[in-house]
Amino acid sequence: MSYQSPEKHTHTKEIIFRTAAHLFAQKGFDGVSMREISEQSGVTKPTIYYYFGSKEGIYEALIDSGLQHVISSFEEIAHIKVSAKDKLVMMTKKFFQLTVDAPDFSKFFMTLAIPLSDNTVLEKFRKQMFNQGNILKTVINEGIKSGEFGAAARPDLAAQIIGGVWQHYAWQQLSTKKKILSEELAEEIIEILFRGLNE
Amino acid sequence: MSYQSPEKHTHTKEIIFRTAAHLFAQKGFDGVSMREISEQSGVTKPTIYYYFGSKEGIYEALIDSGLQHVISSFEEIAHIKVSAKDKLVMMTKKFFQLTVDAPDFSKFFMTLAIPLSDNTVLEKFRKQMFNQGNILKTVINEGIKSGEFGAAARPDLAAQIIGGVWQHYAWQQLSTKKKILSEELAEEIIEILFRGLNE
DNA sequence: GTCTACATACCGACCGGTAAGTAAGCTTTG
DNA sequence: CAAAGCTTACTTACCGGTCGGTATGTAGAC
Repeated sequence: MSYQSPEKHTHTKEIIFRTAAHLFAQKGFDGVSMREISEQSGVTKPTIYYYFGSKEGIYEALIDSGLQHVISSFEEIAHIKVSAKDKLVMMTKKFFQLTVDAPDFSKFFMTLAIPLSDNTVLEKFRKQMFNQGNILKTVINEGIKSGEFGAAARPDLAAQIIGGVWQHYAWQQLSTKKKILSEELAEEIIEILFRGLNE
Repeated sequence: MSYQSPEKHTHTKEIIFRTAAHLFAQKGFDGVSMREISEQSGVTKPTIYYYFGSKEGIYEALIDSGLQHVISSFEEIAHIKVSAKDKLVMMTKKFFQLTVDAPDFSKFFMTLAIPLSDNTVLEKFRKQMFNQGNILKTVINEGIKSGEFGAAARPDLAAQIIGGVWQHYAWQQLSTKKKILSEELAEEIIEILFRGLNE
């Protein structure tokens, strides 16, 4: 996991943070105990409570930190002055890169995406995922306006399909040790979808 | 949940089965306790152990039963004598229909797909998911052989993309109360992917 | 009298969380 | 400038509650 948490943590807090990310990614929220985090991080349990307040507290901290990282990455790309198609390729590459570089965080975020019902913590996350979809939609709309995509292209459908393919490939990557995500694959995928979506 | 478990269960066993499916779908394996299944099904805890042996036992029974149902549905379609493209459309419709009709089971299967590491129970499931991908690949290969798809079409990539889009839409559907999956959507999606994949 | 289909009552282990204390540094005050 | 008090960053030891699982019993069918 090469992901750097954006806020400045003390050393101890950072260790707790990373250990928790790793464990939650492997076993999900309910599959991990505070004892486990404590033992694996070498930090006593009350110390974890001192920094994060509760089990949900760590969870939320991980969500916030990860979201901040991912969203800023995509918005950066959205503002570069290249064609809409190139933006889609760059975003796909970025997404693949994040998945490969920080598999723990990616896996963790995958577990969040599953709509387990009673988890109120996750509303924030869902909203942001929705926003990510909107970034895609904005890029596609841009391409329609500029004539790069045909006027009949359907931004909603396109954003859904692209997001779906991203997620699916991340999934695949996280299930295997072989490296399947690559820059070439990102280009191929967008090429195919571009052809299909661009009526 | 309108899904019928294929084996003949006693009344009591069937109730446990359905209650467990519902709860696991909502909260995942670790989020559900045997007490909860017991109380919500009105069956005492030792009775559950009598029928299913362990918590993992129920889980496995649900996986087996669901897989059997899904796979036979797709294989049925694969053997119908229509064009490859029509098969893809039919499979997509079938997938959407399963998602809408049996959301509990769909959600349950979604939670399985996340590669949480230490769950040995899931190897069987993964293998079968892989087979589902192979059914898609077979259909696409068929289409290439018959000239329906261009010779340059790439069955692996295509199967991945289609499977990914399925999963993504199921996901979307399970997160909302609005009905977003429809036969028209299935046709549109395959139309787009067909154009894109068919060089 | 044996087998099926359950129920009552209990087990030790582990859960999330906390009360109470402390050692080290920093800040205020006589 | 030093003693007193406050704050930060923890630790030891424990809590009531819940976990997955089971030993034992029994009522009815065959």
